[in-house]
Amino acid sequence: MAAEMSIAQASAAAQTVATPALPTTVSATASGHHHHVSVTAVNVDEPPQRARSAPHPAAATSHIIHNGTPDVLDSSDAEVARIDFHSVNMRSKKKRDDLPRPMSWEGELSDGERDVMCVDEENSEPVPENLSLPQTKQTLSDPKESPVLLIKQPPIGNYSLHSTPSNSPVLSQRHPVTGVSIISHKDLMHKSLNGGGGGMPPTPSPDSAVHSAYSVFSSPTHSPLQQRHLALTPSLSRNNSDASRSSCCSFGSVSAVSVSPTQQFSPTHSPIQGRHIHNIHSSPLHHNILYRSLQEDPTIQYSADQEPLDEPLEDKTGLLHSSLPAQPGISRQQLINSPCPICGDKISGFHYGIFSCESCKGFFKRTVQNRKNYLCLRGAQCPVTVATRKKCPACRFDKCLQCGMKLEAIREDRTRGGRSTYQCSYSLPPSLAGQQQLHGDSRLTPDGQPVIKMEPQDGAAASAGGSRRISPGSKGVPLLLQEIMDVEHLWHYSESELSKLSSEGRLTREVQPLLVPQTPTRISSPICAISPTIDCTKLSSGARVCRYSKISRSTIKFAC
DNA sequence: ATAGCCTTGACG
DNA sequence: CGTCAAGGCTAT
Ligand SMILES: [Zn+2]
Ligand SMILES: [Zn+2]
Repeated sequence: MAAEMSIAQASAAAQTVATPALPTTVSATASGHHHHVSVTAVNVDEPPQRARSAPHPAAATSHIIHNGTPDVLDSSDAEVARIDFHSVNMRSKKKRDDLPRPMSWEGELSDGERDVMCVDEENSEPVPENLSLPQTKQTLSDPKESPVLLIKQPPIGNYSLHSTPSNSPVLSQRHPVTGVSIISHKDLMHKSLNGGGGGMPPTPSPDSAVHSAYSVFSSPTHSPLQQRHLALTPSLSRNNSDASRSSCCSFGSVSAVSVSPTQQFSPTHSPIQGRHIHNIHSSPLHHNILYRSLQEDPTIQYSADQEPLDEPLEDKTGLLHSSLPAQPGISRQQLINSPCPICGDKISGFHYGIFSCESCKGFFKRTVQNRKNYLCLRGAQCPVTVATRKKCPACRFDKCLQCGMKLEAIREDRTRGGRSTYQCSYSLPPSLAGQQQLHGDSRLTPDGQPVIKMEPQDGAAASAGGSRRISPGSKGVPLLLQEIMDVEHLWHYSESELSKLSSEGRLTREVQPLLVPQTPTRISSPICAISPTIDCTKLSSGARVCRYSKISRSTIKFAC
């Protein structure tokens, strides 16, 4: 099986991953164009004092898996306002250099009940010919458990693993020429193979597969990029509305995210900002602000007065949603008392941009830090509840993003404490927008101030969890992103399969160019459809792909 | 891998 | 010193 994923499988995978044809949902984001947005207060000229942590590279994702989740809980749909934080952080890890600490937690895998397949991505050619779905995987006829495909990349921030101690992990990982990260971590590899995804899961029919992005072993042929591969999955979801409903946050049409990609961060240049430096320019938008506003600032629209109520919010479906702290009339306390928008568990606080439970916080962190890339092989509509959240990490992660967790909130350097600096803004759902009467945009900063113009979303934002629910083809979807989306699923095909598709005219015009072997060239500008905060590569075709996107031969992989 | 609990550390 | 969010640790 391994050798060739059956077409059926491939197809199935493709569906989960990206179904171009499907109309639905999913979608997209990023764009090629970036608009700068002006942001409210954040400046990055200098990092304000604390070095704000740089967002994790993996943050660039363009993950688009979508889950649908029907029944069960989630529901939050609707009208939730979204908080958007943009990262502006460039925290360089400074202090950590001295202490290389082993990542203990990377530990092995566990096995678990979920069957997962592990694919070693790097092997060279990335997923060359046969996709790499691991052998075990088999048909999905009746996937009962969670079908997940995990692609794992080297974790970030693993100082101990690298050669260059002093450099930031990120930098050290880059390929000298391409700028692509190249380090292979044996450890990780093993893990991913063995445990990590359970490479071969003890259980035979894994509905899920794990992809390891690492490459350790193998492949000599090509430089392994390590990226996080986020799968773009268009979901088969039913209809948009449905889809949106299932996800906690439905901001579908709204352009929620914002972004300000600022150029400031050049990937190349490492900003070493001490955390101790105080720079006032940048005003750190910290969550505190948000809180403040919610809790203390009476002027804010969120009614602080209601706090005393402590009543959880419930939406129509009977579920509560807490992804947005800012609904009118909603107090922070109420939000906290609401169920985790992702799984329904108890909210433990504000994590990575939203109020979520401890487990989802940890899950999101692990996923991003360890660069795991999960792919749902079952339609990306798995329900995510307290009871089922372990079943399909792909759908869970997708939900995290949908609900507003920000990849940028994950610190690349893993520095602890302090305050995060990613920019954040509120984005109220359309339905609430009117009420809030804020800007046409309906976006607010954490302080409740209207966000200053953000244009169409930028990839980063979008992919970062923002609004990824634009339908493919919709106007708001940036071309590049769209291209990526269109192509992403192709990495599941072998070259021969691709050529067949191509000959059959099944590939869109946009996609084809990307299938041509190209040598990515690194561009210094961090402007990327996926994330403005990271390095990008410019394809000979002119398309830009973040360094987490990988194009190899005729396959394209996203490894964000 | 998960998730609960602990430690950090900027802010106030 | 308290708060809070981000990372670390570790028993399952
Ligand atoms: Zn949760
Ligand atoms: Zn799933």
